[in-house]
Amino acid sequence: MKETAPPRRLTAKGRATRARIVAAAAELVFAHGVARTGIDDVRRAAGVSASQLYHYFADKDELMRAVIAHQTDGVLEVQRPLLDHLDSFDALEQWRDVLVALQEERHCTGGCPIGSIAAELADEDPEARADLVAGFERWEAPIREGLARMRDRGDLRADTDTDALALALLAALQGGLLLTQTRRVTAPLRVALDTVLAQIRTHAA
Amino acid sequence: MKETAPPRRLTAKGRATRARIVAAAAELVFAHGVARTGIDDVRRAAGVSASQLYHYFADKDELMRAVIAHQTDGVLEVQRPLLDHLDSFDALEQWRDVLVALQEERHCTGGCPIGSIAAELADEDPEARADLVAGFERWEAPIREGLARMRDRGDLRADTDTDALALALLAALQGGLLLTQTRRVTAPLRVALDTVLAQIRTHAA
DNA sequence: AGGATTCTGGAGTGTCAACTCCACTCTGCG
DNA sequence: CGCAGAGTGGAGTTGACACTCCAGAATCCT
Repeated sequence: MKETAPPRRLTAKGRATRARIVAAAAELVFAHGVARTGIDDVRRAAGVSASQLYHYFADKDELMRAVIAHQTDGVLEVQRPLLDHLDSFDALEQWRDVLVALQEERHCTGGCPIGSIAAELADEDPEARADLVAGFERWEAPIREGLARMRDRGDLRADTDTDALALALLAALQGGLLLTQTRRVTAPLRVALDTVLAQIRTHAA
Repeated sequence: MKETAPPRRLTAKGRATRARIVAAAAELVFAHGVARTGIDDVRRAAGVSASQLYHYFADKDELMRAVIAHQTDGVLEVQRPLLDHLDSFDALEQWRDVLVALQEERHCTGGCPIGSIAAELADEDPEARADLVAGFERWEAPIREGLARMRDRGDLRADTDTDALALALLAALQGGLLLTQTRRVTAPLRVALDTVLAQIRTHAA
């Protein structure tokens, strides 16, 4: 539980190795959770030795924080450019379809790359929690802004609380993913998102 | 990872000890998660010796399944009798208030007693997953039935998909709890629930 | 009562995970 | 070219954790 990483000086090779470690760790954490992912598993998967791992990260907590950042980037990357243009009913539906299709592909295993870490670490590691809050915010922002644009443009009534709807959409997504992961069926995710989308529609001008 | 527990014969004292172990384990798991809860912690908290623990449970997995059942009972108990009469807008709002107040009390720490276990075990232990599915179902059923009664009674239009709304409500609850736990603010839970409640209202006859 | 069974205490055992150490090799740069 | 610092390999240490064992006490049942 080191404070913050001293901004180390890294060569190109060093950056590559570090990235390889984080990517391997992220994948394992997504599949098995933080606690069940051993340093040694990461080590093997990344093809590095133990000393290298501790050369780049003070301890497991610090590595996990790097994983959170990596997964946040990943989530945003996958959903981009969709996420940047969530400003029409069409776009919102397309986004929903992509999310559902993604879970379908992975046979409903693995919940949200950020959400499942949040469930595990939010109450345990204050620094991780801060990073998770930041991660969710980076995710929520484009949704919020898309809805705001719809309102400003006149697609939604002027008195629409777009911030609330954006938050509700993110919550529906998280809850839907959890139930989908548990039940191994995409219906919960689809229904949860559809319900909030329907609610957004009731604010159409 | 034993199959199913052989239905052991227990005396009154045995049942009490077993219950004490499960209760202690449930509390620790709720606070720290499955992986971070050691058998020894449970042992100490329950005031029993190691051999007793393994006298009642084949292994940790089996204990965790008992915890899932215990938490399901607990969740239903806390929300009863509210949960059995979720058949009016008033009751739904009261229920929402209780849920929000509960998170407020615990300062937004600890997500859902079932949901957080689900996030950790759904992909890891098939038997636990089955129990979690059953637990969520026991939770969803009264919600579903309450909404169905509202429709049958004519409070909601006849073409209302009450099953979908019930599922959406549960998803909103789960997602709202996760975001509330992460952000340490009750707003996400409240907003998520309110949004689905508003959507239910649009189906008022 | 008394024999079978359940219940309990506590000292072990083996394994595995996180983390350390040190010696060696590469790389950037003046 | 040379050296300081970055990068690497792998054996080793420490502790925690799940689980076992066995002997003795309490309890049940006929």
